Amino acid sequence: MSQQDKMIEELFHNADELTEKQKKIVAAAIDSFAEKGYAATSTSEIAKKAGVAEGTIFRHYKTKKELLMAIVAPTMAKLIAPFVIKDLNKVLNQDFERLEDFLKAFIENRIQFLKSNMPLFRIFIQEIPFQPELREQFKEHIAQKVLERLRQIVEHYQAKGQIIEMPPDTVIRVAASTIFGYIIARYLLSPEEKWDDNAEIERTIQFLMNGLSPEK
Amino acid sequence: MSQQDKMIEELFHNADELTEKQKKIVAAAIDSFAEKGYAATSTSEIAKKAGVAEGTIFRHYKTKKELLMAIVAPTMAKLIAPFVIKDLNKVLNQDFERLEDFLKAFIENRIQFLKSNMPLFRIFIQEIPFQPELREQFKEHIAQKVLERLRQIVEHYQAKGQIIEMPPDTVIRVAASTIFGYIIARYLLSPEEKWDDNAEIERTIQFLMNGLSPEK
DNA sequence: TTTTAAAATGAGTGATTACTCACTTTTATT
DNA sequence: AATAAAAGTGAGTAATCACTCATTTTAAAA
Repeated sequence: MSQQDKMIEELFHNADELTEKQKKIVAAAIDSFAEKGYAATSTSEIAKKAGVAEGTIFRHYKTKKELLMAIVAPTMAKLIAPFVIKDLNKVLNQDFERLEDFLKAFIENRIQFLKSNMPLFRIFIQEIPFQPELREQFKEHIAQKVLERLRQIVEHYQAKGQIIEMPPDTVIRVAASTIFGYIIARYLLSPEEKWDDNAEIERTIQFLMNGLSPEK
Repeated sequence: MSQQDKMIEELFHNADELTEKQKKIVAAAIDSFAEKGYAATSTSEIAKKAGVAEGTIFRHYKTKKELLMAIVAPTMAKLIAPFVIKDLNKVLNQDFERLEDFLKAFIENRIQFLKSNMPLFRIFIQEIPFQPELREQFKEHIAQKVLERLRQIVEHYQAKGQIIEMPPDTVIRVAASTIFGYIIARYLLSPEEKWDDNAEIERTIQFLMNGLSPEK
């Protein structure tokens, strides 16, 4: 079983309940959706790649869209998982006195996750403009829970004088842009280029720290 | 008339050679492609929306993909137009002594352009992962000409001590992330939200300046 | 007014689409 | 071993797809 297959299995926590053929269908769908897009991928193509009959797909997923949702929804949940832990502020107080330490730990953790789930991340950002249901789920979870958490974190470090006085939403926006900008450039735009990842992450954090630290 | 304006007018010029029906086809296609995506839009739908027969589309565009390219290619050219002007460094020396002034003028100019062409920008970023021909064109023009220009600009301001010593490509990446991050958040993710655009652009530039300025 | 070429049409093409269903095979329960 | 339920199958379906082409309409030159 490949690393990717393991990852996929881990991601779908109810993977035990999936049959062998179902796992193959999911893997094939992820592959094709990421490569050609959801709309341009046919169910016959997925069936062929998975080595199953086309009818088998519709035994487990009523529609093609239901298959998409079954794939993307758990990924979204995992992506935002670190924000949903209960006592985030306690963790912050104990382990991350300095903003830089928090940023470093956080960025490296999330990059590691996305690196292992790049096809799923790709599908997610590609399909979110076209799937109202997906957008609904995203807004409900991200906008309400994650943004709220992030605001707390920003205000936490602002109170400690480590982040410039600026509306928390703006701080979140520029920080998120910088981080996702790195991930997208590194793994989607120019994955074939030579990257000194450690140095590049270091510089990205340096830029973020400079940009966010109060002026002297 | 500036060199830039000339460039833009030149790109608009062939619009006169389009038939009335052809213009309606292009408008309908932009509308549908932006809303549902290229693959999920049928030619019959475009014809219906444009009020023409389906055959009329194929009289002017051999294939559906050719219609897409005819729409997106000029947009790409217009987007990068400011970078292609010949004596950019002269302009810089004369008008933009300070990086902040350059950033402000540049960002506001490009935001204005994208604001007026949001559906086209949307189609562009949505389809570039799936259209090798589009990606080819993009890389050929952006990677070679625009990146080269941007490196010159970065090095120009680094030599003047206004940008931190850092690989130019990294500077370009974090700056582009910040700027596109604002545009995407403002016009694609949350266009319905209340935005104090002037203040938000001001803060974005402030963050950029802080992040890029040499440490003291 | 006549001529001519480009523009526009829409019924028709074979291929492909998402999905169904009667049926067979596998697995679990007794 | 018998039975039932679940999993898997693949030929078949109507609808839709991108695209063609013989024909008609439009418009400008001669």
